Amino acid sequence: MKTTVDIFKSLADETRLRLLLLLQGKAEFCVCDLMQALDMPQSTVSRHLAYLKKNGWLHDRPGGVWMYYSLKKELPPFLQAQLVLIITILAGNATSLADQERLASYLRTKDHTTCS
Amino acid sequence: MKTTVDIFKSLADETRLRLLLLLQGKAEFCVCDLMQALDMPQSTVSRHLAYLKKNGWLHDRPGGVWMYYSLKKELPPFLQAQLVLIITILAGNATSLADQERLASYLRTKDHTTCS
DNA sequence: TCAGTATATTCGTATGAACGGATAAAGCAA
DNA sequence: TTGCTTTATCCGTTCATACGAATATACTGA
Repeated sequence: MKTTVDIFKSLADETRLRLLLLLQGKAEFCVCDLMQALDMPQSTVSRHLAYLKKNGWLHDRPGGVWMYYSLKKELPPFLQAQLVLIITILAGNATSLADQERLASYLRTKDHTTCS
Repeated sequence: MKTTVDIFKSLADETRLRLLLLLQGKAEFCVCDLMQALDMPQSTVSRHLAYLKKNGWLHDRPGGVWMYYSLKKELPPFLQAQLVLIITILAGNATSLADQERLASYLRTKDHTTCS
């Protein structure tokens, strides 16, 4: 029961839902990509990513100085089902679309060796 | 997005999950029934029921001095889907089974005109 | 080694929520 | 009306969590 409550807590925050929606699909992103997408300070984004990882949502892969985050392949069934519901209900959401647009626009200007 | 976060908040609490599991099925219960099932003070149970009602989970029906709570028929699709997941993952849970047993045992001794 | 960059974590603060006793409100019975 | 019962709400307290600046850690390249 406690595990279930913890999973719902991990979803009861707008920033974390926005992160999950951005990481949906197969892409992996580093923290500075996601900072730009959410337009939030580094410590905030890093903290929420750690929270999602602790609750089984994310995989992280160090790549030099960068840390790449992605959705875990083979999510536990309950998490996988939650993800489907979240995508279904929030797919066309304005905030989420704006996040994706900021992310895409940032990635176009990025030289892939520096963050800013 | 805020609505979705609020729904997850309503599920991110063990007491509220226990209440939803008790109200699953077609039964309706008054507050004092649920106090016995959860073994919690009246104000706590009443507050959580109000919380669940505010978020669209419950229907209430005044019956004299008593207030009967039940799951809403025709839950919105997102809530209905969440309920299915919750039942699936928590069906055999020890806490939940104990709640049901306490409730059933209390109902057997109740004379249906007084609470205690 | 040193300088620069990306990320994690610490810190103090502020906000939100849960708690349970106590009180208030509403209905029933006499 | 007067008591009794059930439920909702108020109150003060406690605990959890989010925040963002600042610091610490870790890696890269020179």
